[in-house]
Amino acid sequence: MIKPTAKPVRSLQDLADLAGVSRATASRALNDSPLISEKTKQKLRGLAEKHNYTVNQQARDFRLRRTSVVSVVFMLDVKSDQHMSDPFFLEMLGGIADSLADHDYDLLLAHAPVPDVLALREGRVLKHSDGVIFVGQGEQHSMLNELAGDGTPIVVWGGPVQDRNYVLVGGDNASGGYAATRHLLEQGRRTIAFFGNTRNPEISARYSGYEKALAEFELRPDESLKVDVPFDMRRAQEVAREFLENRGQPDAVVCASDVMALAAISTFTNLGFKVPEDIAIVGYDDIDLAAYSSPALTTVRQNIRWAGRVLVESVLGQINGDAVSDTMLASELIVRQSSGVSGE
Amino acid sequence: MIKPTAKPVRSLQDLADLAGVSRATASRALNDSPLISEKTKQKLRGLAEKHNYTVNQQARDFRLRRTSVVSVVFMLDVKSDQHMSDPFFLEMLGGIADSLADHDYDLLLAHAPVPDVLALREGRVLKHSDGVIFVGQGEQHSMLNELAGDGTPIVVWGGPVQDRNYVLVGGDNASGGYAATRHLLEQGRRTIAFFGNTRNPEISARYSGYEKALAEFELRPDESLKVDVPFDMRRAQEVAREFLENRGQPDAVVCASDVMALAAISTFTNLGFKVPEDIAIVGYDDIDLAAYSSPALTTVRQNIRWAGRVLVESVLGQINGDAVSDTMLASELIVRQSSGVSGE
DNA sequence: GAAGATCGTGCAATCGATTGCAAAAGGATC
DNA sequence: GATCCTTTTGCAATCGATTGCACGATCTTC
Repeated sequence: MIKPTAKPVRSLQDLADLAGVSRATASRALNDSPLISEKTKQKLRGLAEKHNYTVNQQARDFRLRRTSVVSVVFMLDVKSDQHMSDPFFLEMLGGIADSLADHDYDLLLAHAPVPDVLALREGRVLKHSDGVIFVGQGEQHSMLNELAGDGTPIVVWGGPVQDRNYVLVGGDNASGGYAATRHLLEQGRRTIAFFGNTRNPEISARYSGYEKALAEFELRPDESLKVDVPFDMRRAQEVAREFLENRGQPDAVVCASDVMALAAISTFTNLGFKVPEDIAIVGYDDIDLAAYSSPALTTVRQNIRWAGRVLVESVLGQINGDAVSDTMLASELIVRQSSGVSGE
Repeated sequence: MIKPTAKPVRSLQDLADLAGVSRATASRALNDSPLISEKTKQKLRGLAEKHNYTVNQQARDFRLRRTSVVSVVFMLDVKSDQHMSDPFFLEMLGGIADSLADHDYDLLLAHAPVPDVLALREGRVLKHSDGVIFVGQGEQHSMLNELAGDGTPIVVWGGPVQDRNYVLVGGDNASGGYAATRHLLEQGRRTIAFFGNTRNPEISARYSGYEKALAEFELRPDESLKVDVPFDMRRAQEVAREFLENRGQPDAVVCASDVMALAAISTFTNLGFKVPEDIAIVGYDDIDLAAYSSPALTTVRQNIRWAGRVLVESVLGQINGDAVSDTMLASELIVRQSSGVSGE
């Protein structure tokens, strides 16, 4: 038996012709429609397999008026116009990417236009995707609120804010800030600075935890110890240096991120202080580099990869029309070194 | 004059109706076709603007049989199944993302299936995109070769290999490895280890630079000083420790990445060695964290963001049918500390 | 004023799928 | 064998754009 010249099977029509059925039947068979007999399904599946045919997802999505794409937008620090460089982002991204892949969604990556996320309305990010995940709120909470009103499902990784009408997923920042501060207090530290921009809701929540811990030791927060340190390492160092040179010396610092903490450590060390003996530092995020730096950094861990999954479940839930609620993930203090005043 | 109830303008047809022309004319006008009179174009553009209409990119791409998407695939370390965690990736990704956005392409993110990139053939990555950028070759060079034969334009960030039929963009790894090693030699170091997996083409090229520098000082590479250290920080530390404990002590190490270098530094420090006094270390990549770590890391810089742009130009060039050639980007030694034997 | 050239526009097919509705095929019952 | 029910399949419209080809309008030119 001579094998007929194999005509490539490109479309459903080709496959249907081969099977001797109509396009409609072929479509239904491959989608496992109950309208189609088991026999026909078997046959079509077999042929599809044999000729290495898979539906054209693009045509399918077009017809179904969807994209099978979820955008991920990273919020950048307003002032720095810094390109995302915190390893925290990468880990989050990895979690999101894997999770989306599990659900057969594609990931479209973007970073937020620095001054105004509303500009996204005009762009690919919103138009080419079924939903959007924002990582961080930056200082643009109200604009996120507006975007949420547009109809595209969005979910935001961030901290608590008032009058919010988007779905929020975030770590338990208050507990994290509390645990970090409490840890330092228990080591005997009393002049504890806080590094981070509290206009950022996540950081603000951490700061409230910081205040709570201080209160338990009957200390009241000192405004001069609250320092608006940016996420960007270079500028974090500058601010840290300026702080130490001009505004007195704390015996400990709670930092809003590990990168910030590492910046602080190197600055302080360069200025001749010993870390942690003179100044103890606690970070936030537990990035790999922090774990293995020396001195190893005590920090607050959030399960970032899991967070990625939760974010994905949340957008996809919204896309499917489910009711979706906020999620708060636990955070956990990771103690990596003694921060005791006396040498341990 | 009463404004008529605004019927939303969703499709070209709607717009055409509004203008009193046909769909075809509307399409041509918006695409600035020479077939259409200036007057008509003006009118349609005006209406489009006024009614906030933009073409449905999805339908357009579908019709034009393209996707306006470029996939970016990160190669993972075979053994570690490590999720990308090197900040180097993030920077590269940022460069690629911005550059793609400039060209109105979307970025689909994926990581390579660990054992076998050929599996991508079946998946979204190849089917949903007009081209693919691979970051790193891992140990899968030959499979990349196969993929390149499939017709989808691909470009790879990596190092030189023989019998290559894909477009390659990469740093000048040989020079980088040479400069790093030479620097150590000039500081008086003589027992210089090399950390990195030389089955990776980039690292292999760096190693050849290392050999060249040694040769100039009439040293010959000692196999026992060539250590297969993974990119993953945790495991890098284990390997570094094992090396130092069992295989003698070098007075310097050339590392294949900054993360590896930082891992080495912390390991060595923990083991009681002084860096750089006892063991000097040079990294590769110049990630932010390396610049600001203490001791600040001497390293080899590649202009990653620019690399991102070059990669993008390269795929897009191929997509447009241009002839595209390989590119090698300069690398530059960044000296951040004295690595002199004497305390300098 | 008619023939011919030029310019602008519209008709309709096409990309590859999904799906409501109608029609055909197959079975059961009397 | 006719009738009625299921079960299975096919027809044709649809999603929103692009584009080859043909047609109608306008302008020259004799």
